[in-house]
Amino acid sequence: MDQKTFENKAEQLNEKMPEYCPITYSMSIIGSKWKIPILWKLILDDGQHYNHLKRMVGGITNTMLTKSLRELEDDGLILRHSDGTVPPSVTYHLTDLGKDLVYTMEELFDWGQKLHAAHEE
Amino acid sequence: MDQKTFENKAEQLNEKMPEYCPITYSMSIIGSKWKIPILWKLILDDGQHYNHLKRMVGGITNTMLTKSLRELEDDGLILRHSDGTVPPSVTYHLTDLGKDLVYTMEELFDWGQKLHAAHEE
DNA sequence: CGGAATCCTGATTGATACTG
DNA sequence: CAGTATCAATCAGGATTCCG
Repeated sequence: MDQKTFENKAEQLNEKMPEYCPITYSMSIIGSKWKIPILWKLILDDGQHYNHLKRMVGGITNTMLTKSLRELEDDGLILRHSDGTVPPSVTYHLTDLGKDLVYTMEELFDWGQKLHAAHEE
Repeated sequence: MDQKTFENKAEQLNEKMPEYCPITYSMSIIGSKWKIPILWKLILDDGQHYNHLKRMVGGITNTMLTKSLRELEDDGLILRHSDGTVPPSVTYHLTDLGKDLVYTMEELFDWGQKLHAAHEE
C-alpha cells in the first residue's frame, strides 16, 4: 500500500467517526475467546446443533458455549431455533448481520497470514 | 450479500486455512483493550511521542501504554525511535505491517456501524 | 520525559456435577 | 440432547509509587 492510499483511508474513516468508535464496538462483540471459533464453524456449516457445534469448536465447555451463544443471539448475529420435542433439538443459524462478518473475517485472515509469515522469518 | 457470495467466500477462506487460524491469530495480536485505540491514533498521526500518545488515547495508564507499545513493537506493528538525549525524546511509528491494518479496521468500522444501527432499532 | 516496579482487584474462563 | 448450577482458578488490567 502506498502512502497516499493509506492517508486517504485514514482520513475517510476519521471523517465518518461517530462519538463511539465502531471498530472498538465490533471488537467488544466478537473479541471474547470463543466468538470467532463459533461463528467460523457456523459460517462453514450453518444450522448446527449444540453438541455438534461443541465438537466442531473443540475444547470449549458447556458454560462458555452456552454463554457465547446467548450473547451472539442477544447481539443479533445468530438465531436459536428449537422445536419443542423431547429430547430437545436446537439449531443455531447465522443472521444476515452474522453472515456479513465474513468480509471482516476475510481481512483478519489475510492480515493474520501476512503477519504470521513475517514472524516466521 | 447474497447466499452465493457468502458461500463462495466461506469456501475460499476454508481452502486456504492453515493449521493455525489466521483470524484468531490476528485477534490475539490486536484484541487486547488498548491496541486498537493506540494504533488508531498512530494511523491518524504517525510518529507521536509517548506522552502525547497517552493524552490522545485517553484514560490509559503508564503501565498499559508501555506494555501495549512493547507488544506492538515485538509483533512488528510499530517502531520505537529514541534519540539518546536527556531529557529523552521517543517517537512511535507504524511499520508497513501496522499500516496494512487500516484495511481490516475499515471492515471492522463498517460492520460495527451496521451492527450499531441495528441495535438502535 | 518516558518510563519501571510492585501490588491488587474484578472480570473472564474453566472444572465438575447435575437435570428436564 | 441441550443445557444449568456452583465453585475455583487465571489473568488482564488498574492503582500507586518511584526513577534516570
